[in-house]
Amino acid sequence: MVTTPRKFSRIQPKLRREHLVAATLRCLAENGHAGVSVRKIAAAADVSIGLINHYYPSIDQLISHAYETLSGGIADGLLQASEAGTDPRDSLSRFIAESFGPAILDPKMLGVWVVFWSMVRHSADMAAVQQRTYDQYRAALERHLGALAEQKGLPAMNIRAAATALNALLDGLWLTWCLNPADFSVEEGVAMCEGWVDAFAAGLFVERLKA
Amino acid sequence: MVTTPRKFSRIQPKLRREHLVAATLRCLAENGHAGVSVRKIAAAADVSIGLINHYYPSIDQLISHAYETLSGGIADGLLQASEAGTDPRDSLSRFIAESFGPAILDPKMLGVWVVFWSMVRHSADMAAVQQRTYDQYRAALERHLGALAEQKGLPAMNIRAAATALNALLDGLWLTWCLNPADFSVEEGVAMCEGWVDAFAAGLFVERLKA
DNA sequence: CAGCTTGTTGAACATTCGTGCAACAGTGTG
DNA sequence: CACACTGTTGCACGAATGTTCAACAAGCTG
Repeated sequence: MVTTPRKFSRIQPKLRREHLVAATLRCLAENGHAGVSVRKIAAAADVSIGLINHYYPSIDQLISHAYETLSGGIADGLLQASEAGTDPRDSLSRFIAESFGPAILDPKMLGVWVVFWSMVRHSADMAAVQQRTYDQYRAALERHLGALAEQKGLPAMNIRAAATALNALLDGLWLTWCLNPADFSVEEGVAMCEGWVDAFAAGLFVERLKA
Repeated sequence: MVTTPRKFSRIQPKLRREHLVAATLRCLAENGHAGVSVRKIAAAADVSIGLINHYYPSIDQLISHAYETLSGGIADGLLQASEAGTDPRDSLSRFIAESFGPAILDPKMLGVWVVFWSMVRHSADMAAVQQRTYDQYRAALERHLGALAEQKGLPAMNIRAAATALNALLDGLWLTWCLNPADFSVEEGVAMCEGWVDAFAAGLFVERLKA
């Protein structure tokens, strides 16, 4: 491969950071864990090796920043979509539908998340991001499920646990699908989640998940 | 760390392979992705660097073998546990309880699986193992769910999809818990899954998951 | 004891990695 | 035109990687 000479181009630090993060996500999606490399990311961003270390003292901080950006974007999309619902049940349907959207349900994304998860245990930064965004997801689900429970006149129960379960179902289906997209269709996946919400609304989980 | 001189010891190839696989799993659990290293695994197995390449032409094949061993062991445990059930509902409860056992629900195991998943996309061997063991899990769930549906006199439905959903719920809870063990207790996790089976037995998913 | 087989060793090699650093390019100001 | 400032470059370094290979250790057979 012939490396065409790069043109010198200077942009604002803020834009450069976004640029580097975007290149990082592309690189991770393409190369998985092998994409965690200053040189590969520099090539993907069409930028010199040294520039990355100029903006990020260590590569872990770049990955961490990319994690925060991706998580934030997904969280925004999910919250925004569900907030547009006309009632609690509709909001949950929108949350589910958005979760199975093409931006999230992409086999290449698994390689990205796998890198993130592998760093959560050893990096306090990554753990903090993970905690924050997960709490965000679940709080949203908890809110909608709580409203739905009230609307249906369900007795008091552990809504938090219910939100955890629905989130786990979504994550589990996502993971399963990424590992083998031919396993089930998007419509089936949505149906499984909608069925869970139906059961919740019917009070089927009241007994097992007591407050 | 002072490396004490190693004693020369020769064992049968079969035993040596098991030994190396065990050391590999220990190494991955301890070091995550950084544990994918001939030198680290050799140290963990108290064995020379060259011996590993003697048994496994490339390190990927060692990891693949370790994957197969771990998956097989877990599958055996789950199938054996659920097979001991007195009726379909009991079998499912045993399957669930076993899934939340200490051997599976271990935060360190996340680091191991993360390595495996990261290789599934690029290695045909890994993909084959993934496919085979996943089909095994789901077939077992499908069998028990089918028997339960018949027992309850449920109308015809997509049992395969139901098994996929329950499996996803189990996987999702496992993943969530590994990323943050303080998030919910084992008892809560079991209750979420039992609640799902309750809803299934009550026919709540019949409408959404048609045959 | 020699000879052969089986299992094991660690040095060597070419790559790749993250990071530090001094030099460089272009823009704006005087 | 000179100077300073900001953003960028890529070489250099030491450390770590996977794999190869000729030599070695011990047990078995004759």
